[in-house]
Amino acid sequence: MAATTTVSPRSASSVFDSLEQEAYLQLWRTYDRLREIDERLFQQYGITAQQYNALRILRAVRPGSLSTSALGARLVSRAPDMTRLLDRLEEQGFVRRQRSAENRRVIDVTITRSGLAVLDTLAAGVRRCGRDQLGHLPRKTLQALIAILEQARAPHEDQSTVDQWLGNRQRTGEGEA
Amino acid sequence: MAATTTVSPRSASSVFDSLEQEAYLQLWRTYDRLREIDERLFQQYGITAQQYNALRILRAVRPGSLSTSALGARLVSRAPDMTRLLDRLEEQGFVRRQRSAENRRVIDVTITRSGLAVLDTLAAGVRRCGRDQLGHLPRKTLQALIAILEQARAPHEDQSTVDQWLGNRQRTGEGEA
DNA sequence: CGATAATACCCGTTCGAACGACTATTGTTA
DNA sequence: TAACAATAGTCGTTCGAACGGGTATTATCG
Repeated sequence: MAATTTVSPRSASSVFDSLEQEAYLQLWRTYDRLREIDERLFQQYGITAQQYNALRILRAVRPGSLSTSALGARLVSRAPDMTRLLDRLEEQGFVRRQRSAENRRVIDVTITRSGLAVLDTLAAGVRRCGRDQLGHLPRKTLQALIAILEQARAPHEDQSTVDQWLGNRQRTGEGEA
Repeated sequence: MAATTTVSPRSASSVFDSLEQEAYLQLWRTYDRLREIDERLFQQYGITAQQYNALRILRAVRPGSLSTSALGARLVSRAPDMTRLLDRLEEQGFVRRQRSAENRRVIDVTITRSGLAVLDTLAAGVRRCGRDQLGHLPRKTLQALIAILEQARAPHEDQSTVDQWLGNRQRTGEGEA
């Protein structure tokens, strides 16, 4: 069967309604394929990619903490269920939650020693995942991809948080002024 | 607050472990943002994006049918639960299932008149979604994005099905020879 | 100061994703 | 042809995503 089907250099516009739709479906497909790879890694340690990212963000603000909602706003993808995501991380002992002193509505979340340890354990695997996923692309191509993706989602980012999720750069103080 | 934070042209490598990881996270983030848009549309009609795609694929082979697994293989993203995905579509009357005559293990899935109707109803919305999602990018950029994405996932596609999911081009016969 | 609104989080619930065990049917082989 | 393997799909179950309503706390405004 492999030989009979003429490959046809994709006569474009036959399958997709529009170029926009094709790009979106390609994006979806590609994400799905790459996701499979790192989920396999995280699964071995009982966490999800989203949870891993939460830990990564908490490590970046260490030894400070983030409120539940501030953490949620920095996650890669939407998470309408921060409470239970944190429940699971807390059960595993990777984070600690405690009610804020100044504003008792707020819950401050901190990464624990054990959370840092699991990040360390995962570090090598994560690097290897990156290579498995996209290591075959030259740097120029990766940079081009990143640039286009930023363009693509720019209009869909809430301007107030546009740089938030990339913005877990060390803020040494983090006093909420 | 918008004025105080110096935008900083992204000093690279500060936040991400590697360029590969950055590209992947950008991909994830972008997918998540775009997905939000068309899910809002599909939700109004009680279906998911995955279900919509199944219907689209079934329309393409109409009036023929596909086996459950053949349909699953053509979907945009993995679906380890074809049975129940089809359960839901069947409940809504969008597809019909019937056991194949030649091979009684196989279930043939066909789109119904009602399934075609819902695709027609959605057509305008889907086009609008495409524009909302990526209409702000010039064609050249979209094409570049598509090309890079194909490159990106090429090593992760099962070669036997690499063109499958794009391959719902009319196969007039579809006799299983 | 008291009423009202806004904020931050929690939780009940429903649905889909994912995994794996299971059944029925067909193919293979001695 | 009988035993065994491979295939196609179903189903139980667990977990996460998503939505919406509920509660506690703080802010606002007369």
